[in-house]
Amino acid sequence: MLTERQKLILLAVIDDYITSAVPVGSRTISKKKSIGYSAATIRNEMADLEEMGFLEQPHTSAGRIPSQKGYRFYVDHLLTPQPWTENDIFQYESQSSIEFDDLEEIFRQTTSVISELTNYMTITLAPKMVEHRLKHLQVIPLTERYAVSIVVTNTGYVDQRRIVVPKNVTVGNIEQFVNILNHRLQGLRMSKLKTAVEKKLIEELKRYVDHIESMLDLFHQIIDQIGKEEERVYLSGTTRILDQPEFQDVEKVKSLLDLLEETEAISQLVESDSTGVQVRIGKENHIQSINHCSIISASYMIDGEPVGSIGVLGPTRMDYSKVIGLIDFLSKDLTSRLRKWAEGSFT
Amino acid sequence: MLTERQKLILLAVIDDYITSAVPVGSRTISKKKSIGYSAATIRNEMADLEEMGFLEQPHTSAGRIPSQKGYRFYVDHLLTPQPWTENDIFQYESQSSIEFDDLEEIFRQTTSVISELTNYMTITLAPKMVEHRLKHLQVIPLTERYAVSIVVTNTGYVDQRRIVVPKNVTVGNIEQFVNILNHRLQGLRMSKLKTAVEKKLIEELKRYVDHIESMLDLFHQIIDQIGKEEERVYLSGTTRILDQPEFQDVEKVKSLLDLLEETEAISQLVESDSTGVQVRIGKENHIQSINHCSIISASYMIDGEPVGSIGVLGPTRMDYSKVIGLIDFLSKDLTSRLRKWAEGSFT
DNA sequence: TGTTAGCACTCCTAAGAACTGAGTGCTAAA
DNA sequence: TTTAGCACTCAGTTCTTAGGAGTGCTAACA
Repeated sequence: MLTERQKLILLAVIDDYITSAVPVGSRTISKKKSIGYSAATIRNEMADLEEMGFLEQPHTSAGRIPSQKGYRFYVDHLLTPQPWTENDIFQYESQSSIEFDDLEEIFRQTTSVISELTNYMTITLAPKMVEHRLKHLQVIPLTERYAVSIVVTNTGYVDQRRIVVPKNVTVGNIEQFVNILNHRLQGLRMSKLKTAVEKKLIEELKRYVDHIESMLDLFHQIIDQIGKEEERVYLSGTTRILDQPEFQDVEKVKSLLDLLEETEAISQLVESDSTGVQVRIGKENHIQSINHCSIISASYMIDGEPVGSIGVLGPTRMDYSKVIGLIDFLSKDLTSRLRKWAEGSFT
Repeated sequence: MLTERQKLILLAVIDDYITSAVPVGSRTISKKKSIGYSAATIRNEMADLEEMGFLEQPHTSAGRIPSQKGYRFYVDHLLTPQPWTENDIFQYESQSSIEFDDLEEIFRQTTSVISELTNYMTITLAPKMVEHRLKHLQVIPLTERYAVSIVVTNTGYVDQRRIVVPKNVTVGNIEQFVNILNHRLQGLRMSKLKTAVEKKLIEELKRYVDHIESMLDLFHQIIDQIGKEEERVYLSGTTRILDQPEFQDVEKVKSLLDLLEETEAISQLVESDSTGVQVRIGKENHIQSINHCSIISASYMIDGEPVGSIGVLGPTRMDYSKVIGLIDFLSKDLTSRLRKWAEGSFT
C-alpha cells in the first residue's frame, strides 16, 4: 500500500499534470507549499511510485506522468469533488431558467451547458422510447389511404408517424379500436404493448372490433417502429476538445470524429450500469480511438428508474474533480427537472 | 482573353493539381500526351497566365497552383461535368432503393450517399416549415390543462407541440374552433396563417366561437413557434474532409468545426438564390474559416418552388467536374422523390 | 516569329551536427 | 531518513549542408 507521503506526492503530480499537460519533475513538486521535502526525496518516492505502476516516464530525462493505474487510484482515493464556483452557478442558471415546453430543448441545453462549464465534450442520451409507458394513443385520418398516428408517453414524448389505412376499414372502426387500446394499454411499457395485445387483448378485440386482421396491421404499423428507434444522442462541444494539447494530431481528431458519427458506439460509451457517477479511464473504455480519453458519466431518472445518461468525454488528463462534481449535480438536477416537466404535462 | 493553348495549359494545371495537391511544374505538364509542347514553352505560357492572375506561385522555385480566378475560369469555361460511373450508380441505388416512410430518412440518406460518393462534406437543408402550406390542423386534449397540437403540411411534415389549454374553455369549443380554421386556412402558407386569421377570419370567428380571446391565444401557441423554428440541417462526412491534405492543420479543422456548430451559419453557406448548380469558390463565400474551401450547391423543389438545398463542401482544390455532375443529378432526383413522397401521402 | 535546349539561379526540404537544459539516478554527507 | 551534489541522459532547438525541383533568361533552331 502507499504511504501518506506517497499519496501526497502522487496527488501533487496528477494535479500538476492535469493543468500543465507537461511531464512534471521532482523540482516542480518540491517547490509546492504543501510539500516539505527536497527534490531528491521526491525523486526517490517518484521512482518507487513508478515501480509500483502509478507513474510513467515518457523517456529517461523527462518528468513523470500519471499512468492509467495512477489516475484510477487518484479517482478512487485521493480526489475530492470540487464544489461549484459562483461563476459556474451563474452561468448554469442563466441558461436553464428559461421555461421549456420542449423536452428536446431541455436535453440540448443541459448538454451545451455542461460542455461550456467543463470545456470538454458532452454526450447526453435521451430516454429510449421503449422504456416509457403509454399515456395516450390517437389516430388522425388524413385521407382515405393515409393517417397519422400519435403516441404520447408518460414522459411526455410524442411519437408521430404516417401509417397506411387498410382498404376495407372505416373511420368509425378505427376509433372504436383505438378506444379499446387506450383503455386497456394505458400505463404499460411501450416494449410490452405488442405482447399485451396478442396475448391478453385479442379475445376482447375479436368480440368488439370488425376487420380485426386489418386493425392489428394498423397497430403494428404504429408500434413496430418505436422499438427500432435508435437512441437519441445529443452532442456538444466537439470542438472544445481540440483545444486540448493531446488532440494536436489530426489522426486522433479524425478517429474520434469517426467514432462520433456512429450513434450506436456513442451510446455504449456513455451508458452506465451502476448508479451514481461512473468514471472510465483510458483503456477501460475498450475502444481504440479513445484509449487516451476518459469518460465521466451518470444516469438520470424518470419515475425512479434510470432511463438515460449524461457523460463528459475528455483526455485522460481531464479535470476529474471538477467534472465529477458537476455531473453528479447535473444528473440529479436533470432528474428533478424531468419530474417537474412530467408533472406539468399531466396533472 | 486566353488563347486556346493557354486554356489547354490552364486546364492541365488545374486537373493535375486537383489530384496531386502539389504545385505543378512545366515539365509535368509537357509530359502529358494532350500537350505537344516542350517544358520551356509551357514555362512561358505559365508565366503569362500568372501575370493575368489565373495561376500563383507559392515561392520562386516552386511550380504553379491555380488562383481563385483560375478556378473560377475553369468552372465557367473549361470544365465538363463528369458523368456517373457504374460504381457510383450502383452505390447510389443500393442505398436509395429502400422504401422510406419518413421524410427525415430521405434527407439523411441522400446526404450520406453524397458524402460517400464525393468524399467531401455534405450539407442538406430540409425545407423550412414556414414555406409549406397547411394541410391539416388538429388539437388533442391530454388533460384539463394540456393538449397536443398537430400541424400537417402539404409536404407531409408533421409538427407537434404541447400547448396549454386556457382555463374556461371546453373540448367542444376547441373542436369548433379548429374546424373553422381547418376549413378556412387549408392550402395557405404557414407564414401567412397569422395574418389570415387576424385580418380575414376574425369576424367569422367572433360570430361562431365562444371565448374568442382564449382561442386566439391557443392558436398563437400552435403557430408562433413554427416560424421561429430553425432550419433543419443534415450533415455528413465531416471526417472525410480531414483526409484532404489542406486540413492537416488542427487550427483549420477547429475553425471549420466551430462553424459547423452554428446551424445558422451553415444555412447561409448552402442557401442558393439561383436555380441550377451554384459554385462558390474560396473567398466568394465571405466566411473566414472556409476561405480555402469551395461549396457546390443546388436547390430542390416542392410544388415547383425551391424549398431547400444540398451542398458539398470541399477544399478549393476539389473535384469540381465530378461534384457538379453529382449535385445536378441528385438535386433533381431529390425533387422527384419528394414529389412521389407527397403523392404517396395525400392521394 | 514561334519554339526549344541549355544553363545559372532560387529556395524549399530533409538530414545531420552541435548545443541546451530539464530531469534523472546515484553517492556521500548531514 | 533526508538532502546536497554531480555526472549522465535525451528531447528539442538551432544551424549547416546537400539535394533537387523548378524557374527565368538567352541563344539557337525551324
